[in-house]
Amino acid sequence: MIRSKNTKERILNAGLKEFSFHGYAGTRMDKISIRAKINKAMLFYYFSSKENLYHEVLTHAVRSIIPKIRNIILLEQSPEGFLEKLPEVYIGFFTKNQDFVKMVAFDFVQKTDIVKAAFEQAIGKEFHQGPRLVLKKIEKWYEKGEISESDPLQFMINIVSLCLFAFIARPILEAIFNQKIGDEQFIQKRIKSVINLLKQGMLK
Amino acid sequence: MIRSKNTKERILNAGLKEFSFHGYAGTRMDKISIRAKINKAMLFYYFSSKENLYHEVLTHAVRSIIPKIRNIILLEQSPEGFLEKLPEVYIGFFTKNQDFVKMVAFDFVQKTDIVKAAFEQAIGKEFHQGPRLVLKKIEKWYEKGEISESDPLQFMINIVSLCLFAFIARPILEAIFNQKIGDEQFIQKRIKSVINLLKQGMLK
Amino acid sequence: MIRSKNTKERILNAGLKEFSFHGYAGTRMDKISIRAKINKAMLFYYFSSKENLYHEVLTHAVRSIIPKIRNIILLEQSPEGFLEKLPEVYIGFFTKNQDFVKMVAFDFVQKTDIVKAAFEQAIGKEFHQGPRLVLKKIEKWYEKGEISESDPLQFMINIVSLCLFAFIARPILEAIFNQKIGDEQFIQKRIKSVINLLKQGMLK
Amino acid sequence: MIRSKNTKERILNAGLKEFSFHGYAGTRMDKISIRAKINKAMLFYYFSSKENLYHEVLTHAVRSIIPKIRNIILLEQSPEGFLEKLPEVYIGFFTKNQDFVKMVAFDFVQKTDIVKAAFEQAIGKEFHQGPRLVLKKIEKWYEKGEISESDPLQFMINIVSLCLFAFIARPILEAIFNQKIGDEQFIQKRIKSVINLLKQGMLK
DNA sequence: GATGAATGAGAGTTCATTCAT
DNA sequence: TATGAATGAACTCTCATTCAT
Repeated sequence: MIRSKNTKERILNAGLKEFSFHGYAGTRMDKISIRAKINKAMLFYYFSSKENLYHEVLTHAVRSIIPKIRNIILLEQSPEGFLEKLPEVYIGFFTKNQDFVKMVAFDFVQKTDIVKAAFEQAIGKEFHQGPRLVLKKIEKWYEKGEISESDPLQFMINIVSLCLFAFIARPILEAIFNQKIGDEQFIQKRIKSVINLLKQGMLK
Repeated sequence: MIRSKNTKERILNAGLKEFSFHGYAGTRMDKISIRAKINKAMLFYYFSSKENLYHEVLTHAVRSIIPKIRNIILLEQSPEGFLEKLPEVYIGFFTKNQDFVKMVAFDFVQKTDIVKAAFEQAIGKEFHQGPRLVLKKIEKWYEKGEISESDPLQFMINIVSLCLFAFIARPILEAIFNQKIGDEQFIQKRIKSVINLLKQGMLK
Repeated sequence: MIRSKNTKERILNAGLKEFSFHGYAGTRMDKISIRAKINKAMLFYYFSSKENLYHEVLTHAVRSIIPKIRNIILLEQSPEGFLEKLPEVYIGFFTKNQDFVKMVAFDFVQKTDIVKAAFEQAIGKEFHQGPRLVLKKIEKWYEKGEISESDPLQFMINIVSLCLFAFIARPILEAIFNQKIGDEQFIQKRIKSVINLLKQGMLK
Repeated sequence: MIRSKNTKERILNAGLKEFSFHGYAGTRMDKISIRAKINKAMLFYYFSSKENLYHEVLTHAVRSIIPKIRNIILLEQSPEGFLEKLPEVYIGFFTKNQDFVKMVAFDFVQKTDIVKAAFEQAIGKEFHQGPRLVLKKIEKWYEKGEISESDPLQFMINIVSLCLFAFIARPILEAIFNQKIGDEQFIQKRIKSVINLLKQGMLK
């Protein structure tokens, strides 16, 4: 019993690593089983197919993440608090879950439907309601004259872009600018820079 | 002669499409040949291997792009002009070359070395010098008190993030916010939003 | 367990047959798998590549043969005994292992290094020492005035030529002289003829 | 005109080299055309197929060889002269036409019918009559008490084996005995050794 | 639950051969 | 004659998946 739980967990972890490194198509079931130190047939015993394993890895990861983010997004009522807290939480989370970010970032581009389904399944109705609520909240901030960005979608994209991009594009940025990205020092700088830019740039 | 030039070009175009849609591992030589309407063996006749074809597709694409961007980055002397022109050029370019962006964005994450090599090969010494010069220029702006961001790397990452992210993450954003991204209207809004944010947020 | 051992053995046998009939380049993995009555993929499961399978078939065959020959060559102390026993053993062996002989004979001509490596690996140090010891022994026989051939290398080549050639060139000889070669009767005649020729021609 | 003759000749020469190095299956039309410094399509223009080119290369080679050997075999009337002259001519010839020997030796083992056909076509009726006449001649020598070998086939095989084997098996012998084979010195030694062995061993 | 062996459907690649010029 | 481009069949090898134990 315990052992099997262990096995399943090990597969999910190994799957996350492999899928995030090589994408769906580039991932080999063989490699996953080796990384998980179990027999390849067990992958199919537990997850029945590559596609399904992928799906479950995704769902598993999404499920462990969503709650941490949801609260800040939904509960925070002032734009100032929103712009101050979100970058810290986002960036902190992304740097601690690079595998997950890579995997999602990756496959959202080509396997949109699967990733979307994973999100929907993992967070249920909120998948549709959450964003809508946030957008509405932002809209109200604009109506009240608290922020300068009139389009709530642009408002959100601005935030997410600044928080996420550097950690997805890390290798390319490191290559181009010839500097290390991802160490503690960089992360602190990044958080500060993003908060400054957002607050100075979008608050009234 | 004419025929052959056509063929090679057709392969490169088909390759760009396929690689950008499915990534390296997910791309099938078969599909490329079908898209290019040529015999599969021709792929190997001209490019000798999948890996090499990939490399050449990348180099080909990079080579056609770089010059267009270089000038703005290197020539613009005032931070205001920089922050006004760059987003327009970047976003305009990215939306017109989504395949290329997808392909590069994609593989920079896992095939960093190959992509890096393609860039280096395509733009030569400037690959290293260009970024350095830009960073120095930004540093001087800060020293002169013209901008509020003290770290030139963060300065650049902020710009690139805001311009690029939405177009890489387009499917995920469309799914989450349930809105179309990429049409002319969105693009114009995006450009405005980014310029506003950058100018208001980083100029003094 | 039993099943697998069987399979590997079957592949090696089928490989020996095919390689000896068609040479390395002319052999098809498909045919080997059919002959071995297993799925083609198993060839790669067990041997990972055609080249490696070839190598292992060779090594396997060499390993099973060497010990039988070594003793006679090294232990026999009188030239008379040497020339009497060697042909019988050699010819007897070659006729019973025509596949092996063909394969080795064949590829020693063009794939020398691989065959050489197989021998070296199969018989270890003796690959170098064995021949040297034999040549020295022959040299002493000449010094003692027991044989008429002064060059030990020619001495050995004479023996090997007479024993081996007919069985390598069997098809050509059958075609030219329009006679069957290889049946029991022929073999007995051949052994006698060779022994006679060698003893009468090289003993003093 | 002249040029075409040149081309055809060049193809035949290149073919001989390639076929003798790699065997029929291992030979690439591409490589032949490169070696001959002509366009690959010309191979088919002149010889219509690989098999046919192979056939013609063989015939061409056989045709240039046969006459030189025929005379000695058929004309020599005394066994002593026979055993003295044959090795010299044979070995001399084989060392000067190693490519041909390799090619024939090679493919006689697996492509017997093709090689046989080439011989028959090249030397016509003599292909069957020649050997018969020789065997009869040898039989008579035995009846007259001039030689000790009663079986004429063994008699011939003994000769051919001693003359040919070393040059076919050259790489294997060089590997095993760690000595160079094929230089002028070796050849002279070989001829002497063979003549001695044959005369001492088969003459009465 | 767990394992090693087995399978079948492709994947990339090669190669003799043909076509258009 | 001569060439570079094109073709289709075949080949080696891979990989998700299943079977037997």
